[in-house]
Amino acid sequence: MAAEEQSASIDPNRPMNILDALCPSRDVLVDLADKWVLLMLASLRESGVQRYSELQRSLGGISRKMLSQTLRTLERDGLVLRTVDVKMAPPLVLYELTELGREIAEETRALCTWTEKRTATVYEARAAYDRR
Amino acid sequence: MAAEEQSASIDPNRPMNILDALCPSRDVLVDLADKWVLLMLASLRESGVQRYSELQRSLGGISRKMLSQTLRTLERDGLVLRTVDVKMAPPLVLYELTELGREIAEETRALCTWTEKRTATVYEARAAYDRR
DNA sequence: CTGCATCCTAGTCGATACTG
DNA sequence: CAGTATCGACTAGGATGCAG
Repeated sequence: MAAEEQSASIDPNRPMNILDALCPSRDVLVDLADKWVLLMLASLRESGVQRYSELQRSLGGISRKMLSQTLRTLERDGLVLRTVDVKMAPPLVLYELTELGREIAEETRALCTWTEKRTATVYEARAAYDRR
Repeated sequence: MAAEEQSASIDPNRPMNILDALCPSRDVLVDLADKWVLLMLASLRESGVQRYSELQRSLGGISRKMLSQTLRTLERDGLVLRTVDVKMAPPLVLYELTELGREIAEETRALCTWTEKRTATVYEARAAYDRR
C-alpha cells in the first residue's frame, strides 16, 4: 500500500516466486494483503456497482480517507473501474470491478468465507492459548 | 495483528458477516490480511514442516522480529503448531500447519498463485494509470 | 456528494544487543 | 539455534476542515 523495498523489474524469463523478497509479485501481494482491500473486493463482487457513499456504508467502519486511498490503489492496479457522471450535481461516482478485479475477487472469496465459518474455532484456539 | 476496535462476542444465533465492523470475524480477517501471514502459510504448506531458521530463509526479507511475531499470532489462532525438542542443544524448534492451518493455507493458495500469474498485468495497469 | 490536504497519535517494523 | 528486549524511525489511519 505504500513504499516497499526495491523489487526487481519484470523479467519474462525469470519465473515469479512470491517468497522471493525481490520478486515483483511481492509488490502486488502487498496491495492485496490488506483488510480494506479484501472487504472492498467482497462488497463490489456482491453488489456489482456502488457509489462512494454506498461503499462507505457497506464497508463497516471505514473512514473516508481509507476508502479513497483503497479505491485509488485498486483503481491504479487495474482492479476497480471508476466512472463519473459529470452532468450530475451533486456528482455521481460509480465504482465497479474490472475483469481483472473480478478474477481476484473470486479468488479471495474463499478467504472471507472460510473466515466467517471458522471464526468461532479461532476464538477458541486463542482462548486456549491465553489460558496456558 | 494488534489491538482492533471492540468487536461483539460470538453469538451463535447471529450469522457472521465480515462486512460488519462489529462482527467477530473481522478480528480473524485482520490476522490473515497480512503479507507475512500469507507467505508463511504458503511456505509451510509447501514444506510441511520447517524450523525457525529455515522459515527465515524461506520468507525472503523477513526480520526475526516479524518472524517470531507472525508465528506467535498464527500459533495463538490455532493455525500453526510449534514443537520443541528439549533434549537438543542447540534447541530444535519445528513449525508446521495444524489441520485448521492447512484449511486456510489451501484457501489462500489461489491468492498467491493469481498474484504471481497476474503481476505483469497489474504492473501495466499501474504504468498506464501513472502516465495519465 | 465526493473527495483531497492536514494534523496528530498510536502502532508497526527494522536494527541491534542480549539470553538460554 | 531460537528467541526476547529495547530503541527509534517511520507509517497507518482517524479526525477535521475545506473545495469542486
